[in-house]
Amino acid sequence: MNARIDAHGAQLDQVFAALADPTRRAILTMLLEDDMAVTDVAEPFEMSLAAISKHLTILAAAGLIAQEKRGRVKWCKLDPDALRAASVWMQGFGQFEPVNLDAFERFLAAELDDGSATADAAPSPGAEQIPDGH
Amino acid sequence: MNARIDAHGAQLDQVFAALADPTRRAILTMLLEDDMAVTDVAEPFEMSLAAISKHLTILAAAGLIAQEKRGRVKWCKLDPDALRAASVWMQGFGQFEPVNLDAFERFLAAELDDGSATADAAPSPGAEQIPDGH
DNA sequence: CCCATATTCAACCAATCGGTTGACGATTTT
DNA sequence: AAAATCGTCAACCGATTGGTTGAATATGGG
Repeated sequence: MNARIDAHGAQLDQVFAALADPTRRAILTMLLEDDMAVTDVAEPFEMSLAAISKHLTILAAAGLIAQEKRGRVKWCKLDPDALRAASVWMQGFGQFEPVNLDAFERFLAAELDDGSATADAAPSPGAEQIPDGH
Repeated sequence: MNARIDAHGAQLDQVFAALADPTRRAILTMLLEDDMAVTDVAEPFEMSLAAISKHLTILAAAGLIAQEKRGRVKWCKLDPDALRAASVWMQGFGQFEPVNLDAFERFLAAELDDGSATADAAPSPGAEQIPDGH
């Protein structure tokens, strides 16, 4: 009877828990620019491929990304629906200014607000910045 | 050098991790209606006062609530600034419709979107369907 | 067919989490 | 002064998390 309720809450659990890790937020930021294969997602990080694979599984379980296997490579793409659900929940606590950003400002905001994408999660050698686009 | 950046990322870590627990989300929903003392926050839940006290400490560390001790009672009030920061981060992933709600609709949204709000948090309506432990 | 590439699986580890209980200090109340 | 109330602290517990390694399972290319 409260299965529906539990499911609903559990989904928020997963989304927020997924977002609570700086590596996973950095991955999302990377996917904001482009769909990527698992190996490419892992490349800028200092941890093992298996660890990144686990992170991607968690992001997919939360509904934050979608994964599609084409050939031997598994492509990861952002799936903002779950983020929207969490965002709506938050907005219940006060209308935050809509923060109307165009595409580029959006990217900048993500880069700055989750500084960890550069500092925490990227390889120390300052080699490749995560979102190497700009 | 990356102290600022780390602080920023760490703050998001704390906010999202705090939101990842249904008990803590339920507490926030309760505080949306009224400031409350620790004992009153704990009353609808099936867990110990000490456990609720820990949850409140986590919420306060994340900046999601503020606590003020008056006499022997410690009052807890919602502090939406940290939520706003997290919300802004999320909006970097796509403009979600601003969801312009008035106060009552806001409460309803919180209740529905986090289905657990009905079961977990709705303090008054007699129902004691608090998340039974586990 | 053989080899390299892409990804996951399985077992393990230390650290953290969410909860309990019982004792405790601080403040009201009687 | 004594007793009750408010809230935290400290120690403990099992479960989960985030990471590691090494082997296994596709799939693709020469």
